[in-house]
Amino acid sequence: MTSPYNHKEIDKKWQVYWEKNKTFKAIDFSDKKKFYCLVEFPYPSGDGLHVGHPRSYTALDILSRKKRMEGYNVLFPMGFDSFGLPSENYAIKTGIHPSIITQKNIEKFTRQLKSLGFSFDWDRVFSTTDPKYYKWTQWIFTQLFKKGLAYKDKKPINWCLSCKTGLANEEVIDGRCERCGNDVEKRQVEQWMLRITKYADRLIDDLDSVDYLNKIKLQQINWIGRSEGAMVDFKVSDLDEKITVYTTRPDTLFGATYMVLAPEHELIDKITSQDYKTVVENYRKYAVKKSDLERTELSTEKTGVFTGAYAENPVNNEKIPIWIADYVLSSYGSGAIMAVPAHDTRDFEFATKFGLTIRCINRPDTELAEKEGVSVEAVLSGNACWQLEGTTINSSNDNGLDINGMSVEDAKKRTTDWLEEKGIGKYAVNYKLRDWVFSRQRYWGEPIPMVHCIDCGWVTVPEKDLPVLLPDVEKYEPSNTGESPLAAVTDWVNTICPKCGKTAKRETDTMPNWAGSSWYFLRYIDPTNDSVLADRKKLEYWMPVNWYNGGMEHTTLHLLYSRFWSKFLYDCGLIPTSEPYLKRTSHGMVLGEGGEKMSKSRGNIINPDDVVEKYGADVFRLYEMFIGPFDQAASWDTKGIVGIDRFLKKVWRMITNSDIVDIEIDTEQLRILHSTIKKVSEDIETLDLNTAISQMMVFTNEFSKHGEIPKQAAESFVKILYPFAPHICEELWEIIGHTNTITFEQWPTYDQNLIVEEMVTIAVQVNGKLRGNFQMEIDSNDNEVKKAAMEIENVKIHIGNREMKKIIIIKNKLVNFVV
RNA sequence: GCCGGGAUGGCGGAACAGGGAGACGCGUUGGUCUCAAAAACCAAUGGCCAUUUGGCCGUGGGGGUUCGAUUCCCCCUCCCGGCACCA
Repeated sequence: MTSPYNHKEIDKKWQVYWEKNKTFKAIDFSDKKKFYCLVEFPYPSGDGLHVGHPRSYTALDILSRKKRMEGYNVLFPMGFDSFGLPSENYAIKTGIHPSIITQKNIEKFTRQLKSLGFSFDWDRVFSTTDPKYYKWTQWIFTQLFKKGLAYKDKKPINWCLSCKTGLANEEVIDGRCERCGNDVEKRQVEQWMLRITKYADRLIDDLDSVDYLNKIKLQQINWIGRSEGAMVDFKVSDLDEKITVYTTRPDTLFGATYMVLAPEHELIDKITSQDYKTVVENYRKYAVKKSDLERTELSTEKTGVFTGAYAENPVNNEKIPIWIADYVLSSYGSGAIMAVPAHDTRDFEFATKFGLTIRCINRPDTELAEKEGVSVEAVLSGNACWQLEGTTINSSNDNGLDINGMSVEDAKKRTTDWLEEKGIGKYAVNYKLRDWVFSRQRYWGEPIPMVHCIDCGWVTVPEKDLPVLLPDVEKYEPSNTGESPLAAVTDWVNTICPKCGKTAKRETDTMPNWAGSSWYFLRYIDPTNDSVLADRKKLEYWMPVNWYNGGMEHTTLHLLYSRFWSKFLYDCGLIPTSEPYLKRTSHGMVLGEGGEKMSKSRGNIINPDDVVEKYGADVFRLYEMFIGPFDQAASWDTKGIVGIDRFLKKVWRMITNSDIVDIEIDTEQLRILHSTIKKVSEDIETLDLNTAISQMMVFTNEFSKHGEIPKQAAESFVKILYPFAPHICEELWEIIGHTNTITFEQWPTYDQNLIVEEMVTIAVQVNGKLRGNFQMEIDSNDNEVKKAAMEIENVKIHIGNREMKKIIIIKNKLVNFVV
């Protein structure tokens, strides 16, 4: 009898062993095949590690450990994404410098991560707040600027009227400031923008070359939102102005009975007639308070006002009224639309409310309309809206355009051609994706390395002067003018122009949190390099990332931004691959007990430290993997952990209390051993880790019964459990009599022939209902199976003397008599 | 609202490619061991009826395709993630 499983001692022992021996060091240029395994690095919040973090880390740690056993040179790094709002807000509250808080939090995270035994190569760790790292974040920005991909533009920010500061979206609750409860409105501010839209097509097309979960690809594609249509110019009546609209339905131009401009549209002041100035102005004040989300909410009633101005429909010169309404967004297309109420539900709703003309120009396809439950008559008379396929009607002019009778597709094409011939419009591709607002009027971010000189304009800080260090400030709040706190540090702001040497001013905006995380995976490859962002040869060895896992909540923005930066750096010849990640998966969130999000206010936070203290790192890891399907949300269940705790104790007893004997294994045990190796091997590759664990439970239930265990089975089992529960397995490996770590032992293989059973149970149905079953040798022929099935008493009863219509036989599985 | 995902026993979940629904774990009940308890082990465990051998119902709700649907199609409800300054 050996001593019971003491997790505290064992965890400590092996964590010290791994650290001392640098067991998980990734070797640059090793002859082994490389495998770059990446998890999203955490934001080191003051709350410490959340139980959600280890879900991702454990899963890819399991993968990493398996890959090492399969002979790969694995790079599995960790770092910290440490710029961001919470540290800054904490600093505002307490006056403690964010770098001090950040340092403390990183130490806590590091201790917690180490206590879970992840096989990270800790020699490569860094934080985005390290000046040696953000030097290169800034440098990348200067390259973007030089290539014309960074520019300044006026963009709205949330502005709290009473705090006189800019606010993040999440600090605006129901249109009010989170801190003081007063009104928030939009305010236009000059900001740095990155031209991500230039890469829109490549960001869609290159998805074909990578292995992402399909839902992730779909999110990316839908976010970019590519559409084809036309830009069309409408002349403003009695003024020398034109309004350009983007439409995906140029075929419906004859049905355009009014226009709508976004309340922010630049032409509004010019075109609004005297009588309408006041209403328009009031409406603009009202709209500025709403978020885009509220504005496009279909369920809320449409609002808007008439400007008093008219435009001319270019296809029939009809005078149509120009309105402004907040359901049109300034950020999409040209910020103005032609409204076709008969064929767009939003326009239909608006026109109905304000009594505007509705003219049907597309007769619905009869069959389709019936299926959709829409009356063709109603559409034709302007009492219903039709957006689908149909035949164009009422659509010709005496200027060479006649699209009557055409399908939607043909009519689009013909109209676009006509517009181009006449020079009043052109074919256009449009994206929902907008350029990236890259400025923050905040303190705790990378300073944007730009200098403004009256003579030279915007000039980049030269490489030799990077990084532009974040200076100390007295107050962390944004200034009352809306500038960042850096604006108050006058001796920092005042500098000389790097180009002409005259006095100049530094940019005081900082970068968003997304900046540092857009290229961190490149830096792990060469984390201390001071002369380039990472050595080209090393990048060639390690890139691309073989497998990247992170939260579902990051699959649009972060993923898109980092793909964009990769493509840019690739175009600059700095990195060898234009797609950074070969494979991307996402894990679901870990919710509190009862399925609610874990939060301080709900008081349902589970601290990983407590679990590790009570049960040990291996139980914690295993439980997180057993909790449910990896890609779906799962709720924590304190009771569920005991099952895993029992399982590991059982494994411990199975190995330490049984006689480990060098004997032949019987067929049934061989079958279980080999199907376990197979299932675990395959499930790790698909991250179905919950089912891998249940199969190992099946194994343990069988092999712990006998008091002795064949050595071959014991060793294989310890090896396949090792990636999941590395501490206990290292210890058991030692107890079995080995002196080396399991880390580089060979991953067990299985023999399919040993898994197949000789006898199979065949189900018998009559008319699809189960009526019995019987045992039969595998691969028996259909006639024998049929005969045996008919012998069953209960089957005979249900067939009775009814006529046999059909017999369906699924090999080794089922017989169905249809009578 | 738009985009993406999800719903299976008392609970977490499993089910390869349309073929026996409920693997594995928790919980519950009964038993073994013990002075007792804990631990461990054994057995039972979707619901209702018949209490044997069996029958009916059952994968969020409603329809459909099929010999056969948790799985495919249409409609609906609810829940979760994202919506561009949270990370």
